[in-house]
Amino acid sequence: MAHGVRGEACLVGLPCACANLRRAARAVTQLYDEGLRGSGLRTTQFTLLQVLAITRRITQGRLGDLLSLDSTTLTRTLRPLVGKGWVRSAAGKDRRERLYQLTPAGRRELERARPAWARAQERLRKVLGDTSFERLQSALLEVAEAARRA
Amino acid sequence: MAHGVRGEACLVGLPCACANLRRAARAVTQLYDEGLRGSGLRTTQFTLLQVLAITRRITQGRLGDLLSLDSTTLTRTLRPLVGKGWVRSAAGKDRRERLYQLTPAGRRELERARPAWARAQERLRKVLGDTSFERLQSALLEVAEAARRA
DNA sequence: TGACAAAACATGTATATACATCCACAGGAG
DNA sequence: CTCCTGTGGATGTATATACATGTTTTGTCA
Repeated sequence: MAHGVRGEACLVGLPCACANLRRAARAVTQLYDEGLRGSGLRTTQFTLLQVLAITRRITQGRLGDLLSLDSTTLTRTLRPLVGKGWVRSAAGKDRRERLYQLTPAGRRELERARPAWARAQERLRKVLGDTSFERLQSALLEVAEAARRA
Repeated sequence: MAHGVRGEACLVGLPCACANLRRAARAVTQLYDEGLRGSGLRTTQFTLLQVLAITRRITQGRLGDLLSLDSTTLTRTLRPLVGKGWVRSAAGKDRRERLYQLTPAGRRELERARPAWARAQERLRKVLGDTSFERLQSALLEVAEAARRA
């Protein structure tokens, strides 16, 4: 197994907050991706469906804003979801804009994958403990806001 | 400017910890990359040099472990650094292993870029406040460890 | 109204990253 | 020593992501 990076080696705190953040994101992404494997969705796709389920109808630019994701990146990450019929895209009244919303099929797909996602999240929460988990969630929101203010 | 994702829109907490982590990582990476721009290094490269400066001499696999990075990814991310003469790679006594270490030129390059990195980190720390910043650092270490235990 | 600056997205390109698979070497069982 | 298994890394391939630039549309100002 070249993969999984599940070595027993103890981690060390790195001096760079960005490096620590990216490392944690890689480690956690692998956990969730492993959980979602078999659901046919990868974490990024699940996230998009989940956010679209919340926002109902949203422009590409605003969606990028919500996710701190370059809006042009969404052009390509949303394309396969549209292709699968999970997301509908339409031109806005402002015809430069592109509006996205979840289709019923997309909602079903999201619900189908949700248990696997919930199990992965539960695994992480169990290991961290409820308190740390909740603190992490708010700390991550705080730092995402801080980074764009900085 | 399509870029920078610096919209004024307020962020919202997402239900998925992985999504929150990845969003924070994108936002913070942009902050550091912007700071490092002009230094000729991107955050990932800076991180590699910084870690190699700490570890002195390390196998590819162990380096991947430290960074929760698939070791085969390092084959390609380290290649340009070797090409520039900043990192030396050599076969280990166990001839399957590849050992990496910083060269003097690599150390100079690291030192040249360090002020820009420090300014970016200082910007983030200022906005977050010292306490939040330190808590974030340890929370990130904790979660990276948790994810690989989970 | 007509020209122009700015906004929203599409496209080209480069990097970051993971996983499947392959090859070379190491270490143990016989 | 020879075979087998397992480990470390290289390569092929696919996705995630950002930025530069191009294109279309909007809104404004003369």
